[in-house]
Amino acid sequence: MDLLAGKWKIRIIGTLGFGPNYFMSLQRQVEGIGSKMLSKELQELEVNGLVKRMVYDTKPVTVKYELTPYGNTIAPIIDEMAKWGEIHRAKILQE
Amino acid sequence: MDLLAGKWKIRIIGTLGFGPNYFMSLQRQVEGIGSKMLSKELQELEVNGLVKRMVYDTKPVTVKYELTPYGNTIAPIIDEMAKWGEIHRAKILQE
DNA sequence: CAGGATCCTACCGGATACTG
DNA sequence: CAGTATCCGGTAGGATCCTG
Repeated sequence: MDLLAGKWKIRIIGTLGFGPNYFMSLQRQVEGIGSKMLSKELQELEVNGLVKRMVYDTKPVTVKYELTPYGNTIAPIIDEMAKWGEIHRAKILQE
Repeated sequence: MDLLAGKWKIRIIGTLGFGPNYFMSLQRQVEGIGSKMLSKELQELEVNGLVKRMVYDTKPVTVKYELTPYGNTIAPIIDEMAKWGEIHRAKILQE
């Protein structure tokens, strides 16, 4: 699927799978991503209805992201990929 | 996983999931791909041990590709993605 | 038939600086 | 804090032509 393209979407969704999260917190957990990329990826995910964006009128502003029920639909895929990733990693280290 | 990156790998593996296949045949089934891309993607998949390449000494030469047992390991992921893709497609067409 | 060689372009994505 | 703006290089990937 093209909407999972890019270097980060999978990891972002994977992280959001653990629960709602704030922008800064996300950026810390998805190591290596810059604010620009995170922002862009989140927008695309939002447009596709996988992620919900909620702005809180605090100061300074805080924004929380969470998976929509529909977004949770992808969980199985992410899980499979994570599982397979482990196995693959193990295999690599053997050669 | 980065070895599934790129626009085509998933579709190629998906197609090979139905059984071994020849280069030309693959190119026909994976619509839109050019020979350069197909060739490149297949090489990467071969290097990663997901695909086996077999050259037959006919004339003109024929080359058959098939998933390795290890390559079949990804089947669950592909299946999940395919299933989800259908649902998603259905949802898109409703809006 | 299988695929390499070349050329070319869009855009992915990083770094940095700035705003409300 | 949560972004947007700008600049910029690398490369994914398309089109086309060529060979054993």
